[in-house]
Amino acid sequence: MTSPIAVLTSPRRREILRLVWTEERAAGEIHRALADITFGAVSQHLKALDTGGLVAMRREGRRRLYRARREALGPVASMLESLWSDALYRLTLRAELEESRRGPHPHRPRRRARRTGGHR
Amino acid sequence: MTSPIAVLTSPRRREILRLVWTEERAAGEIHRALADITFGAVSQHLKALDTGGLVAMRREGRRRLYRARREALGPVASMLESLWSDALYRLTLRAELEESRRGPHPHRPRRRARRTGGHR
DNA sequence: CGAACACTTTAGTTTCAACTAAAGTGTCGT
DNA sequence: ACGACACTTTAGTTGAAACTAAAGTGTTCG
Repeated sequence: MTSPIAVLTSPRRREILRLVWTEERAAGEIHRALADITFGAVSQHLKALDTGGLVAMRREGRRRLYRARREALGPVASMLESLWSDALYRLTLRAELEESRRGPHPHRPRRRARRTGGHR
Repeated sequence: MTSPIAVLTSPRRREILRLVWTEERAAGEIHRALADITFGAVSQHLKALDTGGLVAMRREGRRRLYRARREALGPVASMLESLWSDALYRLTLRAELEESRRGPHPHRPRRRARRTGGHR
């Protein structure tokens, strides 16, 4: 996944992008805002967004602050803004997220077996 | 997959939408234009686009003619147009499609075992 | 130093979208 | 009525993305 549009394929990543659209936020803040996902998963999404050039990162002490690189998004930026400012779209986004939360979209296991193998 | 943006998630569907953007085309024409995909798969994509309200369909004899419902796309339409008119994006799209063609993205089996079960 | 914190990376699991092959549906021409 | 055509639907497979848990990295501060 390397092109901007491919990165925006995921509703979760669009939600994260939205969180850092106007304000810079730390990874932990983003995690708290999403609530039903592990820190690791958030970090992975942030990495994807960063690699795709959609966000910029800045270290500040032990925190890492992210912000959307709106300049770099061109027409995609205005599309996202239009969508976010549209009440209908807010419903849509909500629906998408509920799908990925409740209805097991990507991975939502009840229980997990203890890891078998060693690690790295 | 029910919202416009979710439907456009797939590069293949964006390619199809592009084919019917200015001209109405029959499912078969679209299939011929894509070449490395089965008719069934094309039909499935067309259904998704139709369900999402991105294309309109019209029967004409035994053919089914599809066209993009540009009016209904709002800001998404202008994004797509900008992207398609951008040479850089054309490379991007090509790359995405090659990924999904060669590098086995979604399903590209060398051989297939004969179906086991009955049908419907 | 070392513990707490903030975050990333790794290894492994699960689900689902995109696909194929084949059967099904409807229309036209003879 | 029937065969050819144009397309859709169904049933099943698979690769990869999204996830989790746990280990790893780096920074601050007592």
